[in-house]
Amino acid sequence: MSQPTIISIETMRVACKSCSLSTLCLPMGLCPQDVERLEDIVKHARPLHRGDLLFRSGDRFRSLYVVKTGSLKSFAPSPEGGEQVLGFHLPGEVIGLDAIDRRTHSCFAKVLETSSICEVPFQLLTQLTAIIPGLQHHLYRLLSKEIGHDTDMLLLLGKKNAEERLAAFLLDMSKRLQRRGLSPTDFYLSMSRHEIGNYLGLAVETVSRIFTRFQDDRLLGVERKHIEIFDLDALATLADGMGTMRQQQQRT
Amino acid sequence: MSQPTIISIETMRVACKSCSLSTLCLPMGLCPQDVERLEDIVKHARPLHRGDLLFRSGDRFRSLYVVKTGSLKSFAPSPEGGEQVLGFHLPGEVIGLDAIDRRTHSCFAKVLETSSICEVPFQLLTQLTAIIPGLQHHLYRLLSKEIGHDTDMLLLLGKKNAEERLAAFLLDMSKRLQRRGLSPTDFYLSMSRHEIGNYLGLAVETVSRIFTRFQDDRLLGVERKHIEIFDLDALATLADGMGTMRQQQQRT
DNA sequence: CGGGCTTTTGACGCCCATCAACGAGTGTGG
DNA sequence: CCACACTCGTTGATGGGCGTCAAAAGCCCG
Repeated sequence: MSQPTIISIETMRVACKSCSLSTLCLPMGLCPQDVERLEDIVKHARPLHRGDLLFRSGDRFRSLYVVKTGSLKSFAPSPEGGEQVLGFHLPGEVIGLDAIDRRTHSCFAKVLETSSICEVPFQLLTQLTAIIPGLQHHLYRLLSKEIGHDTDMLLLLGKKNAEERLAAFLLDMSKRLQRRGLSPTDFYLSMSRHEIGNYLGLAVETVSRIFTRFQDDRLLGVERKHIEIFDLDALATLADGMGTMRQQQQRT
Repeated sequence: MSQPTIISIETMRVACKSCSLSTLCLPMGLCPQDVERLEDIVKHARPLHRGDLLFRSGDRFRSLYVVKTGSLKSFAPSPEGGEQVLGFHLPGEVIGLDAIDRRTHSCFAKVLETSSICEVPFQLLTQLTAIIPGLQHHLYRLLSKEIGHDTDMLLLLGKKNAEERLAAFLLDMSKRLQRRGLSPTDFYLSMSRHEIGNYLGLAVETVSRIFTRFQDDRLLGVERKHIEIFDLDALATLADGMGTMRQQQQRT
């Protein structure tokens, strides 16, 4: 079996030691050796700063990006000139999967705070699937997982009210931060109320009001971007729409 | 290169002649020979009838499904007991991509009208990628395309009002039917108003009201499930949210 | 220190969900 | 073949949730 030539620069591998690829791939059954080979093809970008664009809608698709540190948001332009925030991306998460099909990015990725991001040339990655068993399937799962997340958002936007949306958002952030080894109940949000509202299909004012309502109900403490969750369970109950239920029948 | 054993039953291939796989794969750069090999692994199910479930949430994931004729809807259960319609699936389209990650279906697929559906065992499909060049990339694109579609829906649910949603829905159906060689302006919807509303995040009554509004505005003719579009352009303008605009500034 | 941005809070109004009622279409069994 | 029940689609009335407008205070950055 002929092995495709892979860009393999030792210095790059070393620089990449702390790269999130291992965080990303190890749990999925790849051995450390394979992760090393993955790291060989990763390009390292200089750190990006708040407001920088990782890519724009219309850019040719070449690479996937893995967040190493920091955070960013992706958003799509809407016909009227507005934008829809599609997601927030934390360390260990992959950006750009939606662009594979059209070979062109159809959304923007903007840096929310100083971040470092690994660039993974997609063509090289797919070539690697020939020599790393399981990588191909891992990529399928990565794409499929993204679909699953979008599905959750469709349910949120289609069926949940403002309170449930914000509760679900905070819970989601909590879980993702916990997976990164951070506190699930005490964290800083890198995005503005405006961006949260846009993401959740709500007005800024609504987001703000519900934050204070949650605070009044002793569910959490809020001070600007600093969030402290007092009652994860209650928040989960709210997020599932069982906030004011006794024995309620379904709503379609 | 050792070729994995493939279920290869000639009779199956013959029975599959009209299978939508070719519709699906040929445009993507696979040669007819390859499509034949694909068809070799396709299991044929008996025709399914209105109300039948192709799979349920919680079912183990084994296969993707390609709609051959007819149509179905997929929907996710919501915590409160309701459901969210995630999509409608027409001939040539693939179902089940969201289940690859968790190896378990997390949504239901219900048949809307008598339909025939090709079952494609996923493991065999991925094995075929070793011997059919381009198939692997085609699968990536398939998954990526699904993400792109979900993204469009997020924008719709997050930013558009009822009129814009229904206009966008009708346009989408129109385009997909046209791609299948059917009239883009004269067709039958296989789903109920209730299902349309659920899909679009609207109440049944709202859907109904907007149908009559469109009819009053001479945009289309509606008679139960039969739709005749008179003005595709106006509908597109509406769907893009430029319905009542002169020189309007963006809305975030 | 000044200007701009973010966040919060209040007042108001509209879009759309909800409730209710009715007609039409569909299927089923006697 | 018809009666009956049920679902589906439409229309009207009503109300509430949340968007919009407005303003003020806090925070950040040059």
